[in-house]
Amino acid sequence: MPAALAAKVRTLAPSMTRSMQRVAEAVARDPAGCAALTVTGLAGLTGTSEATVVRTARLLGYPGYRDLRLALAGLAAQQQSGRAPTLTTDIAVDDPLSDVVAKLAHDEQQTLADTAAGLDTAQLGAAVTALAAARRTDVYGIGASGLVAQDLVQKLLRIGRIAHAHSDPHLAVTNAVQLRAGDVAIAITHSGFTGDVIEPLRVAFEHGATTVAVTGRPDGRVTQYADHVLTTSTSRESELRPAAMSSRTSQLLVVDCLFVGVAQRTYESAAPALSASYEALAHRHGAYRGRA
Amino acid sequence: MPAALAAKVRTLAPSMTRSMQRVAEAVARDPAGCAALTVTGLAGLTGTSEATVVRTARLLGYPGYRDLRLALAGLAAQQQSGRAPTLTTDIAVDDPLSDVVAKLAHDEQQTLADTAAGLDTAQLGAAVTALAAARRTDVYGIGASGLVAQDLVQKLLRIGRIAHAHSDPHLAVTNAVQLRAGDVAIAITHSGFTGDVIEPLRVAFEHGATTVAVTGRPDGRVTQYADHVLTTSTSRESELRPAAMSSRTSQLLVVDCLFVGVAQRTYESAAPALSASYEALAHRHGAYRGRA
DNA sequence: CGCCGAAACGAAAATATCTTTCACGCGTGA
DNA sequence: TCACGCGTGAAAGATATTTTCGTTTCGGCG
Repeated sequence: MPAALAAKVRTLAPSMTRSMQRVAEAVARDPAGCAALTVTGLAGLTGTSEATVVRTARLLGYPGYRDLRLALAGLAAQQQSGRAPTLTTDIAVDDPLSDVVAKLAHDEQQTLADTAAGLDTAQLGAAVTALAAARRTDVYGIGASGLVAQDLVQKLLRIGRIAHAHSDPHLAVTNAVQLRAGDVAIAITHSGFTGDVIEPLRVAFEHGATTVAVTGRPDGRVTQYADHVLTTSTSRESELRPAAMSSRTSQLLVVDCLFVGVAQRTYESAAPALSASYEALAHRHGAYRGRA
Repeated sequence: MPAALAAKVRTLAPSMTRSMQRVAEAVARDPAGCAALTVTGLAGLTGTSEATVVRTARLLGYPGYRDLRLALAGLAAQQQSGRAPTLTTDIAVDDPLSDVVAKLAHDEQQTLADTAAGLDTAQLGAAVTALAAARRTDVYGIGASGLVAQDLVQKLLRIGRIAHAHSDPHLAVTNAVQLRAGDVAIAITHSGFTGDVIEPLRVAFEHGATTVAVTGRPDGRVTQYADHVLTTSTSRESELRPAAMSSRTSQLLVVDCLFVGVAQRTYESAAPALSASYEALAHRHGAYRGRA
């Protein structure tokens, strides 16, 4: 995972305190330089204390500063060999369309790389296992995340899994009550704090269903009721580039991974279902007018 | 210099004592493993003492063991990243999840690049111009493309444009009849032959609306009724990687470009609308720290 | 054959570095 | 205003690294 660190810093930044953010930023800006520093040195450089540096290292997922430093050295060596010219210019109001296209494409590519790097395959595997065995699956998502929920459901249906997407909070809760052990509930929320999505997940959780959260905030409230957490990447947003754009890309990748995982796991039954639905659609594409 | 270490060990070996050679050999054989060890650990592993380890590190040109260890970590990371060009293969039923993630991400990145390269900015510009001036906009899409249609509509609504998504063919046609010159109709279909989507576009076209087709088949029947054609990329599909996946990615990029283009073109009114909708949503997220 | 000195080596002291604990101060909400 | 909780850093405590220094080993030489 090459740019994993930068992505992780961005993902975790919101749950950091000011001092920790300073440390994280220093580390993200100059991994090589920081690798050469001791705790005390880095604390001095960022105007904080050793304790804060260690705390930051912990938050980033390392046992202590020593290990962060080792990882930093590795990262430095990597970006030494493979150059990473991150042209992270923002989209301006007067950018020509060709630039807009290039920047958007580049940005979403970056988002994909970050997401892939940050995705916990163990959690993913657990979620896939649960999905593959589920009697039924409910997926909650609102707004842009609602579309992702629908996308997942469409795919699951194609391979013969029973799945429903809910974007109406009330109906979602009403349905969540029906869930029981062996069923799966998935909540999709970038912010991790969307109440309308958390509530049905909580209900599902309390009824014994296996719950999964797809969120950009692994520390968000939604994870409280999630057996498995799949983290989507958070990228810088701006006025002309709403967060919804990259979070959607990230969420879709995660959802695709879930789908492919389940398809693999249930290949015997999925394969015929896939071709069946494919053929069923075929006639709609040639036909000028579909059903009456 | 990647393999510089092994060479250095060989060069310096003659001037080393027996114990030091043991240490050097261990380091050369498994840099990654040694990077995880402390002086004491490495001393134990090689059956020598801490002092000897430090002496060896010095001989190899480092100020002390600490720095040797850092270099080792870098080396390990480098030779780790060296082997990763095996992503061209298809997803197999027995691929581990980590491969699935990597392959999917790589694939979608490829799709984005292809789409960006193949997008006709002139056509895009024309579509943007029409959208920016439109009284109202209707977007048609079925199945996976329906979600893309909804995504576009959600975004347009956010910047104050009047837009509707239709996935019901009948309602779509019913509404298409209402359109007139100055309005815009957009059809999204990967195949280019989806009758249920072509039909409303035809109606809109005949009623004088400006029509746009977002399709992977510029020679498809849908383009017959399209004033502007935006081509999405078509990538190779397979059993476990339905075409819907990459066509969706491609379509979304195109739709994002449309959105940003319109936002630029109507910046005066779009900017306040963007922040307004942003704030309206804020209270729905019981934010923990920082913004959502 | 045994003594001497140089070099190798490791145990342990000394130092540097990392981690943990704890108390202070600041802002927040009652 | 006060109490409370949280972020924070100083300093104590624990580890890891480096240095010191005495013991051991080995080859040469009387």
